[in-house]
Amino acid sequence: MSQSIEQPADGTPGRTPARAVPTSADVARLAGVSRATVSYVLNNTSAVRISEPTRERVREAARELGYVPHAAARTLRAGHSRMVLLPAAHVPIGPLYSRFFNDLQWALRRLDYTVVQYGSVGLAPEAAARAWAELRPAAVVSTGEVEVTPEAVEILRRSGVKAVITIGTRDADGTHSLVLDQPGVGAAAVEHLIATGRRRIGVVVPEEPGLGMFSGPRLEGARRAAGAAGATVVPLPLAYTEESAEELAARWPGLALDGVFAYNDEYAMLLMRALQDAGTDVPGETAVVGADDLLLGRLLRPRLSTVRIDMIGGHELAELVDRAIDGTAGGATRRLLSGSRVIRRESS
Amino acid sequence: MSQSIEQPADGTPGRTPARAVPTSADVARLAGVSRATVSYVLNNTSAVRISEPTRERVREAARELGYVPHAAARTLRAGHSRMVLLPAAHVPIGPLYSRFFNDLQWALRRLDYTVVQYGSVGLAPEAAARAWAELRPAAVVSTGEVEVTPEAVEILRRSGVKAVITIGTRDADGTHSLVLDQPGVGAAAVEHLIATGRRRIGVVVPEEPGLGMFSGPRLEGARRAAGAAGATVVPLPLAYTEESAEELAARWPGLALDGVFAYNDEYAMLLMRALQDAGTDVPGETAVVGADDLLLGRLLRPRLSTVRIDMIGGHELAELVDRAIDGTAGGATRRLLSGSRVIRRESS
DNA sequence: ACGCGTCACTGACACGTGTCACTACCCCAA
DNA sequence: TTGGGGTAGTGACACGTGTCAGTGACGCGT
Repeated sequence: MSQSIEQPADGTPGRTPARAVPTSADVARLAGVSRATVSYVLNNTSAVRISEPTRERVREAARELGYVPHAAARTLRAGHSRMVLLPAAHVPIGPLYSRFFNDLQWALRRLDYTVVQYGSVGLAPEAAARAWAELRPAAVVSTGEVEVTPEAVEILRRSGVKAVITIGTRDADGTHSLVLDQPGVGAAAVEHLIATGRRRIGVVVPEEPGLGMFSGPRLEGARRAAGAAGATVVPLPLAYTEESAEELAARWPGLALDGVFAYNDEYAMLLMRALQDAGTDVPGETAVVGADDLLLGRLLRPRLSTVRIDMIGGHELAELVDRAIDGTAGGATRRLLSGSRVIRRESS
Repeated sequence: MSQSIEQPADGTPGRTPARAVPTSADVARLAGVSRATVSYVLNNTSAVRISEPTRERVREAARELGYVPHAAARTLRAGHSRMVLLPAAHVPIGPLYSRFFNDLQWALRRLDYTVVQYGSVGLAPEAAARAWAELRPAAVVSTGEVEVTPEAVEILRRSGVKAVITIGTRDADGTHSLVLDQPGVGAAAVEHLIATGRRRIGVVVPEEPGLGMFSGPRLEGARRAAGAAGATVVPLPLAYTEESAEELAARWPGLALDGVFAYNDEYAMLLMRALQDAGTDVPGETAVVGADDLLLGRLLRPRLSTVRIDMIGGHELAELVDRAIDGTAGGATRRLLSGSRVIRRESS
């Protein structure tokens, strides 16, 4: 039973079985050099001098065997990896995030890091942190899907993670925090509505789970902006379905709202269409403002006004990650990303 | 110089420095047992009997030290990982893929696999395969972003990857291929248009790079369906911008088309709006059909007809991955996923 | 003949884990 | 006392890599 070695029924005993994965030792044997030499050659180590003919022999042997280094062994030996862990979001992600992610990935690859998007759906913060820590990444960049508690940060730190970066609605202790100014988004929208003469303003709050992290602060910002101007804000729960939108539109006259900020261009489009079908004039009776500046928002009539949000660029973030890893970025950092501005089209 | 050990200037010499990452040896020391025992306890190995008090001591020690196992060391020792590699797409992806990805991830986690999304933007197939192989994953599930050549498969195989699964427009040699019937999508749309009396049919082909993999076969399917019925197909290049759509709409009358299949609901919406603005009646003069059945497609007037595509479920795929890894799924497999059906709304 | 320096390379260790073979101990029957 | 068998655990090896210290060969000046 114990000899269940995978041995292809190969009749030629002279040939190497070679079904095992080739290692640097195999390369060394084939090239007739030591394993150390192989390592030096394949890593282009500059401190050691190896003659050019030998280098070529080693490279040729590696090519012939189809040698691929073993990342785990490398990580083990080095004591750390060059992996940047990106806990994956499970919310449907828009083109904004998609572009951001690609830029980040590209820029980090340029800095010789490997980006790994790692799913940790529905785990507690500490459990998730432990799962991340097992991979001994050099850095963790959390985009706010899983909350990063101080305990989670401690777990990561103890496991050798050099940098923890969070992108979210508020800063997390002990990390480099990029705080998206979500209240600013709500405030910008409401201030715009007030500037165009609206006084009773609805704010759509998505019922979908996972969006609460964004919608809450946006509502709060809207409230503050309205309060400062003596206007009123009414929260409006809405699910991303036609039925929900119709239901809301049906009781619209009773709400007596002259403006609405809809969290998102998608929710805005959904609501605006439902309002029009129910006989409400946009923007005559009610002005509508979305967010994210989607192309599709310009296809409806009236064209949708929107709040454009300034996200940090992937390249910029990649540099922050790099500096945070080699320690030149200081301990914990907080940086506010604010730059929301309203793009007025026809719906407001 | 060589004693640059990271030593916090801690005045109390009795305490352990403990700045190093704790290993199972540390846990063993603290619990007063051997390292082997620690391994047995923490992995709940059933073949070895360890007394309950000892188990508890070990667990307590691990908790106190905040011990987290080192995945790389584990992988190295085991010779393989339980990692499923998912080369990341760089095209903006819709809610369909997003949902699929979450399901897959969830189901694989349930089977004790770790899903890792790994970016390999703009690499040659073999270079990408080598990069994947370094991680020694148990399986690679390619969603068609990077072409999987036979050479790439060979590289992966030699590095110990147990299963290679491709999801794309055509099957790749030596892999388990899930072939999405893209021609079927185009055919379904065109057959529907012909059934409603259209004869000269445009097919929108996105100019965005990275979509060619899908748009080509869809166009081909449209051609075949039209040819079978004696109708005509005209390819229409279109970029995802308002300008491009306006430009196309302006020369619409000259094209004399009475129907159009627009690759996608998004392109369909863009085009339909441009057509209406240019004075073309939809569906009176020209019928429009999209694909993917987006909610937003129902917001335009007329409501957008669309082709709904049956994607494989995440759970189902997870099971295939599992069987492919332990070899019970056979060698190479080809499976056609066909199930496109038209949902007729008002635009056709 | 000797010392010194450079060149080109190698031997050996460490990283953290899982697991197999083995042992020390105790109990009970012969 | 011996032998056998079960319990509770341990010692040691292997996995694949990077790197430090060391080693033999050779050239050169005295």
